[in-house]
Amino acid sequence: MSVAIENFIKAIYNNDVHDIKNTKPGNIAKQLGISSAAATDMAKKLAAKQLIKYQKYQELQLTEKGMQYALNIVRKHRLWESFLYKMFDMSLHDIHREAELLEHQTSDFLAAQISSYLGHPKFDPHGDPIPNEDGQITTKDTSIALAEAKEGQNYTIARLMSDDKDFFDFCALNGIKYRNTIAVIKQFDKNNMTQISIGTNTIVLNENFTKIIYVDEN
Amino acid sequence: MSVAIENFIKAIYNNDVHDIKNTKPGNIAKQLGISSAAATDMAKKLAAKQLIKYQKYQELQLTEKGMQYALNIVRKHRLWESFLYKMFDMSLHDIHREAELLEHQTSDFLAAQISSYLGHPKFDPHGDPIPNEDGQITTKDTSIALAEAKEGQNYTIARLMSDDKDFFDFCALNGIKYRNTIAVIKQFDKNNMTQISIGTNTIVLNENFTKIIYVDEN
DNA sequence: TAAAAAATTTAAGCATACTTAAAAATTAAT
DNA sequence: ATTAATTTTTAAGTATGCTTAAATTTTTTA
Repeated sequence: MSVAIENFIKAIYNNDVHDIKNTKPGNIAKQLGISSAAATDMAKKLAAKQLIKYQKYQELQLTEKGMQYALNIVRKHRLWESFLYKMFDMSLHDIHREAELLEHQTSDFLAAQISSYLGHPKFDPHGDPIPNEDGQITTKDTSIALAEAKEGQNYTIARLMSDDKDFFDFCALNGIKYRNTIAVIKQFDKNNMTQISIGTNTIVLNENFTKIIYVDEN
Repeated sequence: MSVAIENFIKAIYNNDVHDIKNTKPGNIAKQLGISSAAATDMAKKLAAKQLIKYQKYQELQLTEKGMQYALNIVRKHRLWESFLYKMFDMSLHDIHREAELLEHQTSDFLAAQISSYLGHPKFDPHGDPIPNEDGQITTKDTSIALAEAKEGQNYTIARLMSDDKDFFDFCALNGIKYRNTIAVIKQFDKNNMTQISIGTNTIVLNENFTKIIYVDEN
């Protein structure tokens, strides 16, 4: 399994799991920084390997086999993020960038060592679930997007669903961090904005942020 | 810099530094598990990039630029070995195998974090020197091959110059470990064998081992 | 030192993973 | 419901890093 294939499968997985769910070659291509033609090519190859289902002009779908591969890579990615975050002075963006590279060169054996050292964590520092060795995921169905939160309620940050450095910088600066507590002051539904307070700070977030910050009710 | 190029340069470096010093394409090819033809091809490419000097039928030589690249990769390799050995329950062979992969996907930034965490070690668990960020190496000219050691003298293991699992297994089983103390009982010069004692044990080693185990006089 | 053996190089070819450009199909808009 | 715009696919081509086989050069040895 080449790095190109691993990244391709992971991209399908991430699109599938996240809200958007556009897994056509063009969208995958955009995310991987390759041409649509290259993505179509790859889709055919992966279909031949039984990793995805491919029909012309349709969405790409992981097979059960493809899903297991994807979960294995995602597991390594999130274990590395958890490990680097714990060991070193690195930001959420830093750990993501390094994990993107290391994940492809990590044996199952090493992944098991890292997982064991960390006490087999179920979530990474973004709040994303870490699949176990069998590809099983602990889901927290209770988490909701901040955009859907109730006014006057306290919440705990459950997930920061992004890879974007600016977003992480903003979060770090404002105390928006996995497991921190916030209070929802007001929902400006017409403008898709949400006012929250963290400690002594009050912040108004737009929908770019409130849709990727997930929270649990306290 | 591709993985193929990094491994090629590293192979030249290792041959150059170690005793053998055969850096012709065929020998590099054998070590990398590729054909001689592929190695000749690669040699031409690296010469065009000014990383090595190449003349038909001659030994390959790293340029100053090539040497810096090699030292950077060797640094990452040995930092990973040191780090994995400290953090996890892994043998010398295990850490080598994992480091061979991770070294190519490690940013200078991450290498600096690992080095800092370890207190900027100068030697890895094999006793091999770890180049610093500028490619500088702390050499210990005092170390000698066990084959050259004096009878009746105590020594400290300074270096285990090998990548071989069987060798490492043997060492682990017999307490031959970086920084451990041994006593040289007898040199059987005619047969190129050396008898040593470690703790309560006595072992006779042949030249396959006594030439790659380096020691410092106590 | 001349023939035999071994190693290196050249040449031709292949798989992977991309590219651009044109053709075909789908989706959106009027 | 057509037309226009967008997207996807096909086709042709490229760079990398390999392969095998044959030609060439070096090294060994007798």
